[in-house]
Amino acid sequence: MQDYLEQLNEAQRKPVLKTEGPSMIIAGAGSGKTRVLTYRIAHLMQKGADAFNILSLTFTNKAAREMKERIAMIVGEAEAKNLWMGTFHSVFARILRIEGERLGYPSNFTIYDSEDAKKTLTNIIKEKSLDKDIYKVKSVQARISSYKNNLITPKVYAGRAELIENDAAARMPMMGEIYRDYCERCFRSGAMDFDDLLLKTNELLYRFPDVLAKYQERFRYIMVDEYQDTNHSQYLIVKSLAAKFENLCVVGDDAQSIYAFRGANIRNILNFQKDYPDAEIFKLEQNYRSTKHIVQAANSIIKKNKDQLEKDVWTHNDEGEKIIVHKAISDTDEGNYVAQRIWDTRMQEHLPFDSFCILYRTNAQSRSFEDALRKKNIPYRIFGGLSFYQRKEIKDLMAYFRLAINANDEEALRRVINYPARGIGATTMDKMTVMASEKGISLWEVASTVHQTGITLNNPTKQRILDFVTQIKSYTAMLDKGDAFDVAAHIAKNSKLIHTLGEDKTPEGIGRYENIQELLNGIKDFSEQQKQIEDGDASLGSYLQDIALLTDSDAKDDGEPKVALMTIHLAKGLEFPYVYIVGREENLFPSMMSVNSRSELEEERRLFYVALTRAETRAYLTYAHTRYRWGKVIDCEPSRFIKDIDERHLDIQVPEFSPAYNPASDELSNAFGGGVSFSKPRRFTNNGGGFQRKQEQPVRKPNPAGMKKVSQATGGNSTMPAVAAGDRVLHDRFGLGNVEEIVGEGASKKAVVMFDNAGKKNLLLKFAKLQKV
DNA sequence: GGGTCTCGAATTTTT
DNA sequence: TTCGAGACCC
Repeated sequence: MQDYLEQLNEAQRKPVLKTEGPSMIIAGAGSGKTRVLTYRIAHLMQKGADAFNILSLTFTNKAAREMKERIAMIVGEAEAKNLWMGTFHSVFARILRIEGERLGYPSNFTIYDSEDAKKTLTNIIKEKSLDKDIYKVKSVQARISSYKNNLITPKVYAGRAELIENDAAARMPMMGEIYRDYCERCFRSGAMDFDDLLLKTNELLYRFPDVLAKYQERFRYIMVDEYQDTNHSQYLIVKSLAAKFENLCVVGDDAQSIYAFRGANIRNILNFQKDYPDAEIFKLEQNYRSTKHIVQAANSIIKKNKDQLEKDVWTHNDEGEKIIVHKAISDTDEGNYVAQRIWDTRMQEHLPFDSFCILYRTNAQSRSFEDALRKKNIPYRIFGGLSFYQRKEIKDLMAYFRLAINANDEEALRRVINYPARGIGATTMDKMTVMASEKGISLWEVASTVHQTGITLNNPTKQRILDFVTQIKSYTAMLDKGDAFDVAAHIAKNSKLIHTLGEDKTPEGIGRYENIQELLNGIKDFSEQQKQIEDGDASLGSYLQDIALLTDSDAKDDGEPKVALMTIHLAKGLEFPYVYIVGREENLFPSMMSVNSRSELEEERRLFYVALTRAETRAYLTYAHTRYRWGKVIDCEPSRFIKDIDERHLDIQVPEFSPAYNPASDELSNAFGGGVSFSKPRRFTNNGGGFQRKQEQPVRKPNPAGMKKVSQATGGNSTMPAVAAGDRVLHDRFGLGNVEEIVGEGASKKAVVMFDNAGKKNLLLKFAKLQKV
């Protein structure tokens, strides 16, 4: 029991033993951060701290769950279960259910996911007859989110000229009004969106000193994981809760901050010492996860960033193999390469499939890998994307549940008031919406009083609305009489939803039907489980609260090892022996949206750092020469980040068939030459050259890359020669030619050259060794 | 009021 | 390519 301290190294042990006062742990990737956190909590409890007094905030539900399990192994389940451990959102949702009445919210408030929020905003924008091309829902939503995360309420907004000007400059002068309406609408619906869970917590703690005092007293020890990803709102909550005892321990790694785009503020971690001058800073720098090549390569990437805390991550692990950099012909080819490598490695090393992970920047990239893995019968699992609970049929049924619990929930009502169809259409809804706004009441209140409100609807319509109201009320009445499963099963049947879905015999329809069954099975499990727990709550309301903040890896896993596919963001905190980081191309990684500012570029670089440090044994970087995007083939350049890695750690593979491959020349610049090997595409299609097997050539797409539209032929160094249209130039492979024109800007500046013997070529100036003659 | 069809637009990351 | 919104027809 006591020997847990023995399992820590010196650097890890110190922060575990320092239980009082503020401390910050800067934990490099793979340095055993989770171990420190769990042992620290266990240690606190062994020293006599009550589990009720310990608050531990994590970034994902999964992290919380795992940590709790590990603590339970040390201190026992009974003790561990009393810990306050979870994500910011889940912990404060729990508190808001208890205290929210003070702010005018019912304890059964709905949590709007971002789809609900988006729909609400779409409605508002439509009702205001605003141009939806200017008021894009996504960006309106992002703006509102950023206001909320910075504690700018509609009222504050109205008094801040610079914000108003800023929105006006973005051609959205109505932002303030939309924001205000949106908040009112959510409030009337008894709903909070994700950001509200934090904002309202702040409001609660600020406006009610007794509430603040109560929770300050309760949370004597506070720990925050992934502190670098906290936003301002979260920062303030932590600060106020910790203000009394200051037993605050934050853990993070500024190098792994990858959520600035949604409001995370690196300064929270960079300024910790300013906030808590007495704070002790600990650094965990020994990496236990990866080989020397991987650790050092990762260090060489992150070194290029300016904003960072000083640290030196090192490892005792083996040197390992160099990181393989592979250039593929196309995205299809990239998929085949990775699938083939996984297959071969698995055979040679006798590894299970879950030793492998494919990491990409955007979800859309998963496709070519799915195709390739499927062709080889390699089992895989995609993480992220549309979660089970976001599927339409699931949300539809859940909307009935939501209404039964909180009938004011507007989005739920809109979703199902006419599904299955019961003759309440758009016109009726428009009239009801207007009425709701005029009277400042919820849609539900309008619906349940259609006879009194003088709304201009004909009687059959009114009756249909009232029938619906009665139906929902009957569900509400059931809530206390049965467990979650009883009620859910009744609703599914009574609402005719199951019946409607059951009629659809298409494969998709059957899938939807099965999903509903699966949801019901899940609810059944939940009910049973809750009944076994002492003071468990098996009601439907309890179920909804339980899953409202679930997203990720919850769903069924049959336990069979599978290759994991996910975005780099999702991979944070995970590790795999073999990691394939794919799509390393300009405009994809770094993302096109990020190349314009240094801070965004640095975030992309940190993202790359995160990706690479997931790897334990081996890492692969791949990029494609051409790729399908926007429905057509585009040419790609390798990512600038590859060049950031210290060359010593790289094994750059140039396809064997390359006619221009010259081992004596500079490998790196050759590999980045953007097309040496492709300048004579016929060679590739004619003989295949042992690069990939014939049958693995792209099939899906009409114009497999490398066939026709190859254009850039280059080689050589990366200094940009100063040439202009009309110049006579010499190229080391194509000989003499005339520059016809210069196109593009910056790194993608190209010269169109008519060579005397080789014909017309587009050359990237960055790489082409063009000499003026 | 409801369903189907066509057309056009959009592709960064998510608790 | 895929998705969503709007138009059109019943």
